[in-house]
Amino acid sequence: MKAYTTTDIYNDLYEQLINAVIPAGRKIKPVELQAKYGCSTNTIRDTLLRLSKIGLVTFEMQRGFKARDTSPETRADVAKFRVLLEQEGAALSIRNAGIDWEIQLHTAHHKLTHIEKLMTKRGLIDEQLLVWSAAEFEFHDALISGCGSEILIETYGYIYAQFRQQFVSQERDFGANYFESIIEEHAAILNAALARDEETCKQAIYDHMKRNF
Amino acid sequence: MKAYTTTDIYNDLYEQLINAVIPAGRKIKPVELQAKYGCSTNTIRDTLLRLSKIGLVTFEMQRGFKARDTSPETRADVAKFRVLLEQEGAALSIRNAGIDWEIQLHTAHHKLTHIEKLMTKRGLIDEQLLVWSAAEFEFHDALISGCGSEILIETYGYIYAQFRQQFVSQERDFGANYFESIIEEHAAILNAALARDEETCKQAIYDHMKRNF
DNA sequence: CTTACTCATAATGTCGATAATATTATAAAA
DNA sequence: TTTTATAATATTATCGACATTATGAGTAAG
Repeated sequence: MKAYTTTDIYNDLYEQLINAVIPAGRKIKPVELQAKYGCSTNTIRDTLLRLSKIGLVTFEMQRGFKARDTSPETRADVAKFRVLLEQEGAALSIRNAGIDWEIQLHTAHHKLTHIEKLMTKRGLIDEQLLVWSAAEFEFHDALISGCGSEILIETYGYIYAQFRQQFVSQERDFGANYFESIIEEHAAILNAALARDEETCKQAIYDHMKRNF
Repeated sequence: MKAYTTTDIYNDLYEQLINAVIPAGRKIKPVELQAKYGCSTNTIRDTLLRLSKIGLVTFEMQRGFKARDTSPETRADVAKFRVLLEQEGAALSIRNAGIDWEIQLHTAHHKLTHIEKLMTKRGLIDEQLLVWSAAEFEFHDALISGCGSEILIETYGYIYAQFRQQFVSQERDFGANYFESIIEEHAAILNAALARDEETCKQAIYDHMKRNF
């Protein structure tokens, strides 16, 4: 039971936060987690400070840690900021990136589509949802990966995690046509990107996200 | 001498980082700072983790802390990202903000101009440079303050600090005409913003920053 | 009832020390 | 010399305890 390395703790808390196992807004007390992970409170504090860098956890002096709050305003804010970064990243990739980028993007999309089609045919299980989540990030990350800006890519990673945290346990309308829409939207983004059409691609990104504003 | 609260330490290190008293790329060892601030290494570690959130300090597991590295590529990256955020923030402010925003912006610009004119007439002293730096941030911050996005404003704050860190001790061509250009550029941004002309304002922001690409 | 205060409890921040890990210096072998 | 192995040193991560600060319960005053 005490085989928890610090990296494990970090990753475990990360997963719990973006999947709302630790729900948004909940206070996080080092003492409680110390028992679970069999380490010192100081180590937990250390880890939580690192998680606050990504924005999944908020920290206030003398008030400790909280899982980031959620609200309609915050959700819209995160979604809009995500659009801004993804549009810019995609446009720069379209302008600057080479054939490697196209291949990477195409591959990621293929993988994603495969999972999405499985999910529409059979019912969707939670385990599948996690796999899908990872594949979806891979696709969007591939889209902006050719932009040439380390900072943009890094920041997008944080914002994507925040987006998941904000919207999980919201939007439980996972009907069959939900995923059908998503599949179309991802295809639209892919096609515009491969066609090197910046404006269409930006529009497709906006359309993909607008339900969240 | 031991009147250092943790907040003091944080602020002091922040200042030292954006003014290159701790130069970019330098390793930061908690033990050394402990002596200076009269506290535990753990407290220093704690503070450095918080500073790594805003990107002035980089942290790697088992390798400790460093003042963020600088390079031509990093500088260009930070400058471009700053343009992206400021253009978006300004455009949204122009679209959404009211009269309060105009007043705040106008006030900040007035203050900034006053300092800038002092600096061109007399020679420039380091102390003045710090005052100018604060006023310049106030102006740019006011520009985007009406955008309605907490995340954008917060992120811009971090990026602005990173920008200072990257470019201080570079660009030592503070000739008289340097500040004259800056004054004109700030005026151009202000005028376009108050005229509610998004495209002109974006262009002015770009022009203000393009020397740093 | 509501508000303000005091005390008891719990949580957070800080410390000094130790264990784990990385870095550097030194010596042996190719 | 160059490389590899080993030992010495320095740095970092973790711990458990303590001091400080916030929180909440209970009580008294308005």
